[in-house]
Amino acid sequence: MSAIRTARDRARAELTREIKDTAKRQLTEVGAHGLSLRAVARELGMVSSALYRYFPSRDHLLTALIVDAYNALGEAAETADPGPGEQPRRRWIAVWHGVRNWAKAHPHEYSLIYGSPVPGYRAPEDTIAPATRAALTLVRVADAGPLKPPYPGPPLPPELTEQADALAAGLGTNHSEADVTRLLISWTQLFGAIGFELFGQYTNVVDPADAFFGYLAEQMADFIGFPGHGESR
Amino acid sequence: MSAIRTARDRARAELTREIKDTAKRQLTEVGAHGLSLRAVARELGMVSSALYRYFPSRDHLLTALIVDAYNALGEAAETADPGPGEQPRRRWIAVWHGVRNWAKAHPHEYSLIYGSPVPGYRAPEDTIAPATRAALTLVRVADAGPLKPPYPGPPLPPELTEQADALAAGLGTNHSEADVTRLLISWTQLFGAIGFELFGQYTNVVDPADAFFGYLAEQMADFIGFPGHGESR
DNA sequence: TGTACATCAGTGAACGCGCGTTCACTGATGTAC
DNA sequence: TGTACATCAGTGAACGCGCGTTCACTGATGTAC
Repeated sequence: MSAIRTARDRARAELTREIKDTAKRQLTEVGAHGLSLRAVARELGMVSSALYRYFPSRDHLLTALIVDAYNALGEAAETADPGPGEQPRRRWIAVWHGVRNWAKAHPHEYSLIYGSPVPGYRAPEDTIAPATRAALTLVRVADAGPLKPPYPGPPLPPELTEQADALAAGLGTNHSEADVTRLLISWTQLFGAIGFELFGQYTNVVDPADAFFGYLAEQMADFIGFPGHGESR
Repeated sequence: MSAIRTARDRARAELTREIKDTAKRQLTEVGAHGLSLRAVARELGMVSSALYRYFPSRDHLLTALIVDAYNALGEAAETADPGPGEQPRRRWIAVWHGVRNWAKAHPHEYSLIYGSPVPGYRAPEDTIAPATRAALTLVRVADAGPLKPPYPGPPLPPELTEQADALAAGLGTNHSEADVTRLLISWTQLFGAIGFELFGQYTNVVDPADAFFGYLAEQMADFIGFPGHGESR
C-alpha cells in the first residue's frame, strides 16, 4: 500500500527527504523555534508555497523532524547493543555510549526532542512510540540478566510502588518495583548527563566529559545491579 | 555608588523591574526565542523605542532575565537549607526539594537557564557567578558532614581524577576525588530529574512525580554517603 | 499504442503580520551657581 | 530661593526585514479506455 510505483512517487519521496534534511541543517543555525519554511524553500531553490505540497504546515514539518529524531536515537541505541551474546553489563554500557554518541553527533536534533519544549507546539500521538525506543532498549538489556543492586536503598513509598507496577506491566518486564525505580533513575541520569554536556553545564566543570561519562555509565551499571566491575567487592 | 537618590532614579529602578517582570510573564507564553521587546512595551503601555532607555538591546534584556533566574534559583536553594543546626542529610534533601519547587513554580525561567540554549545567544561572563549558587549550596551541605558512600564504586580514570581535583580546589572543598565525582553525579541527577519532569518526559511514566522525586532525593543522599535512611543496613 | 482526461508539482503574486533598531523631537526632572 | 542649563524619559514615524499561508495559474506526469 505504501509501495513506490511511479517516477512521481519516487521524486516525491526524495524531495520529502531533502526538505527534512535541509530543515535539520537549519535547526543547527536557528533552533526549532527559528525554523522557517521560507528559508528551507530558499535553500532548496523552490518557492515557499511549494513546500505545502509536502507538509501542510510548519508544525507538520516539525513533527516529522521530531519523529525522525526519536527514531534515529532509538536506532542508535539498538545498534549499539551488541546483543544477547554479550554480558548484560557490557551491553548496558555500550547502549549508554551509543546514545551519547548520537546526541553529540546531532545536538540540535537531540535538543529538539530532549530540550525545552517549543512553546505553542504540541506533539501529536505519532511521536509517542518512537519516543520510547531508546528507553526500551535499556529495559530489554536489563531484562537479560538478574539484577543485584549493591545496596537496597530506602523503602518505596506506596504511590511510587503503584507507578512502578503499572510501568513494569506496560513495559512487559517483571522486575521488582525497586528495580524499575532504579531503571527510572538511571534513565534520568543518562539523559541528564547528556543534556548537561550538550547544553554547556559541564563547561569548566568536567570539560571533556568523556572520562566522566564513562565512569558514570559504570557507576550506574553498578547501581542498577549488573554484576561486573564492582563484583569483587 | 549605586545608591538611589532622586525620584528619577527610583522611577528608573522600578520601571526596569517592571520590564523584567513583564518579560518573564511573556516567557511563559512564547519562550525565550519568542520574547519580543515590542510585545513587552505594548503590555506596559509604552512605545517600543522607550525600552532602549533601559536595555540597549533584546539580548541585554535576555541576559538580565537569565541572571535573575539563576539568582532566584540560587536563593531558593539557599533558603531551603535549614542550616548547620540540622543533620546534613536533612539539609541536602531540603535543598533538593527547594530547587525542584522553584523550578515547578517558574518553569519558563527554569528552562531559560537549564533548557536548550537559545541559538545565536551567547551568555556573557556576568551569568557565571549566579549560575553556581545552587550547586554551591549543595557542596556546602556536603562539606558539613563526613560522607560514607554505601559502596566504593569503580576506580576513577586518571582524567577524571584530575578534573575532580581541580574542581575541588575551585570549590574550596576537600572531599576526595571520588566524593566530588559523586557530587557531580547527584548534581546531574537533580537537574536531570527536574528537566524530565518539566519538559514532559515523565508524562505517563511517573506522572505526579512527587513520590519519585522524594525517593530519588533519598537514594541520592545514600549514594553521596549521608548517614540516615539506609543507616541501619 | 494512442488519445482524452485527471492528478499533481511547482510558480509567482499577494495578504497581513510582527519584529529590532534608529532618529529627531518634546517636555519633564535634576544640578550648578 | 531663583534662574539657566544639562540630562534624561518617553514619543512617533520610519527603515528594512522575514515570516506562514492562500490562491489562481501553468505545465508536466500518470491513468483509463
